[in-house]
Amino acid sequence: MSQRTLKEPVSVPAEIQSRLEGAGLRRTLATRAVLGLFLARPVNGLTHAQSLAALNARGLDINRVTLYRLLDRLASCGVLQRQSDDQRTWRFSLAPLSTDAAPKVAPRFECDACHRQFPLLEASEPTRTATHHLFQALAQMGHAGTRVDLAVHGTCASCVEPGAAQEPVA
Amino acid sequence: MSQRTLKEPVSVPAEIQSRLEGAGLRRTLATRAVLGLFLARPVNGLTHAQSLAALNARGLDINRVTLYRLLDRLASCGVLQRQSDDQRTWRFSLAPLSTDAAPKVAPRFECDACHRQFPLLEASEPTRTATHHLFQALAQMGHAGTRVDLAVHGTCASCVEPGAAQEPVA
DNA sequence: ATCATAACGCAACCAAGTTGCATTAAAACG
DNA sequence: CGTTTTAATGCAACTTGGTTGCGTTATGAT
Repeated sequence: MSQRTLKEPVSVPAEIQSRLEGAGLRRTLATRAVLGLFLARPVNGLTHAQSLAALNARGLDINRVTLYRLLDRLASCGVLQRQSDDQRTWRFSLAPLSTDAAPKVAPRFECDACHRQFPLLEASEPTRTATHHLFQALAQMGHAGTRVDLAVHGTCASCVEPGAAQEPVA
Repeated sequence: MSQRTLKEPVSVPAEIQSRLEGAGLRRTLATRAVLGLFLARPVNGLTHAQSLAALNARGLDINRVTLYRLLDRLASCGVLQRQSDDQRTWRFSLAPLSTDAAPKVAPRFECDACHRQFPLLEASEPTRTATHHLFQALAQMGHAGTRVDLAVHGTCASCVEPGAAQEPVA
């Protein structure tokens, strides 16, 4: 009965539930495990490899291709969000719920040395304003902007001064 | 004598020249050709593959590994700039000259359908202010921010309404 | 219980990028 | 000028992140 956490991940928000159903996705073991994983830790973004490792650690032995396809499915039905980091890999995270319709800006800090990501706090007002202007300008060119990907690059504290290294994200 | 354009690319800006020398790079045929390529067209960003194709088209038969290393070298001595697009590949472009020391924000629009990139005009004042605040906040956490990577994602005009398709970047 | 088909696992494949090593050729030196 | 040093090159093999084809399993509908 220790597998219970796998089969009943957490209470799944209604909106996610409806997105899953809307896309006709089946509630397989893997789906629930992945969902549970992302719901449990609102971490900035998980690599495919990180997700796989986390699932393995939780006792789920899922094929890597299956996980690729599952993450794709969850992303294309709007439950997950994918963004590419600076290491030519995808990072998946829970998509923002549609509580506010405005285009979200979720800025993050990315260390160019160790490639860890640090989420930054919610976008400031000036940033939001600027975003709004950008979208308008794009609309006039006929382009449809949907989201803003804002990453500050640099060197993180533990890489700048190799003192107390913080634990890795994985 | 039609090879002349290869050997004498264009007049190389003094600052680039000094960066090359400062890093102790040799002025090989390939270096000049690549430099000429990026100086000639101030296009947003070239993939490794695109650069290779362009060089081939200009009659230079360079090895792909060599080009990888050359682009790396030029990037790490500050002549070129690299940024990852949403297709897990690098894009290289001429690095901004140090006319203004402030951290540059070069926003771009990236179509999620055809993956073309459209450079956006220089960052607006609110964006710059926001950037400044971000850097300060990071500094307090001990992180050293160096540049901001701002990409607006969405669907470009010709993908939204498949009418007159613009020519591809390549 | 039956059945259509979404989801799965496996093996093979692909594209982008890297590494090791022997060879070539800038540029520094005598 | 020729010699020396070592950056730059080319080739082959390898790694990583991701995809495709296809036969099998099992979910959810009837």
